[in-house]
Amino acid sequence: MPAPARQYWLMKSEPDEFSIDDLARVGTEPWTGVRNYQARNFMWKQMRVGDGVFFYHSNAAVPGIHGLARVASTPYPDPTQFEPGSDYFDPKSRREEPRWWLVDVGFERKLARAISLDELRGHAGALDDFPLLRRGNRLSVLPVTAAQWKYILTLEKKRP
DNA sequence: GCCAACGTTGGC
DNA sequence: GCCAACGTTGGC
Repeated sequence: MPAPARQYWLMKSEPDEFSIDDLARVGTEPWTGVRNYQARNFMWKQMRVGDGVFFYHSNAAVPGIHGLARVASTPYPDPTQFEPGSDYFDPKSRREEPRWWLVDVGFERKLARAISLDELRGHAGALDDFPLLRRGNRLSVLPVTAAQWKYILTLEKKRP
């Protein structure tokens, strides 16, 4: 059986909470706290070890893609859902049937320069259907096509 | 199953 | 801090 094609994702994080520099420091981080079913399903049902990840800063001075990461584990239950003191505690989740799943995310590199949301919007033609650019999109985990991945990486080497 | 109220996200 | 978008909750 041929190896499945590499997949690509965009994952948002608030840099005040956890930035690309934090990921660079720790190397690998469990992606705790996702409490949206669609985002969970991407991690639980579709991600594979080695998939590429755009690390996106939201609620930031410069919202945009700041680095590259990769999916570094198979899915497993988010431990914070069972911790009563945690912001992410979910009293309705049971250990026999966890509701929230996550993957580990591993640092790859920072981009030579951040590619801002504003700049991405300037390429709306080439980035047709890029979910990040869709109005009102609040998903914190988004699929990226191979073509979009490649295109966005070429922007890194250009002038903004 | 409908839908109003409510909470959260995230750009600005 | 504001507010549009939109997911979730819960009464009926």
